[in-house]
Amino acid sequence: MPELPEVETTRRGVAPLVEGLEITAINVRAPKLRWPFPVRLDAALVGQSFECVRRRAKYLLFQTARGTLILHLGMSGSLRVVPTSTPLRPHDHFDIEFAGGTCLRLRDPRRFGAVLWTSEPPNEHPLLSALGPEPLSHAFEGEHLYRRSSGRRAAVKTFIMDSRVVVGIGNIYASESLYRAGIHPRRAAGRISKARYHALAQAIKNTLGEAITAGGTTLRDFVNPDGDPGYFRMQLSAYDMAEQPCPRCATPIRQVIIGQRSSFYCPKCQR
DNA sequence: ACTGGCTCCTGAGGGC
DNA sequence: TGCCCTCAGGAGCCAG
Repeated sequence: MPELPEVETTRRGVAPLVEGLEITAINVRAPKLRWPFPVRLDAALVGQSFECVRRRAKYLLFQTARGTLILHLGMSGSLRVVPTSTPLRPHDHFDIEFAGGTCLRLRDPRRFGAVLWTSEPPNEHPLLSALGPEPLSHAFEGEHLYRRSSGRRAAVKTFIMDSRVVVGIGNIYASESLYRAGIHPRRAAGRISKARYHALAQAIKNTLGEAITAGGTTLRDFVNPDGDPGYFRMQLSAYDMAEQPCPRCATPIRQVIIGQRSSFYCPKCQR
């Protein structure tokens, strides 16, 4: 399940292997992922090359001179750069072939991912235009969370997973960050002090930052034709630890559903 | 302006 | 062993 650190790791792994190469062909093997593939994608891309690969939230942005390919990994998507002759595996839905004999191959068993095209600046795309700040940027700190939370009665966990508030915090890192900050995931967002939001923002930055660092070791897998990107599993304290002892106080971690999502917290450490 | 619920899809895991 | 059922999850979308 690609969270922001996995998407960033993917970007870092893929970018140096595709930037500057001439695109020679596009292969689409599924009618749609989350949405239909763009029509005439080959006309837009063939003969072009990717000038750079950037990331906004969990969207990967492959920029050409004509426009930008927007790619989302959904929850089961993964990208590899392999020789074009590499046999297809199930759910290999999409290839971009390059001169030189390699291709960028998207696999996505659950097809929650997306491939889109825009000739406008990508930040003006409807899916990107209303997004909140990047969690690892200076624009994101406790003050921002505190301001945005004013009057909101939704659970703080739901609040920090809202991409209009801050992007890239999925279910795992939401639980984990709230655990680190000692905040109960069900607490109403509007009833948390500024000081505690500062702690939460720092916890989010630390958690995501550490995960990206941990992911660095998987970068080489992007050139291994047989390997999977193998999404790294950093040390988690709360997520998926139901009934396990809290690392801080040994109270059993509790699992509850918040906003249709499994959530994990320590009933003693988190208030 | 918010909030909560629904939806897409398939693999994994539990129960029998 | 094998089948069936349930659940998980990112995030857009819609209704209240």
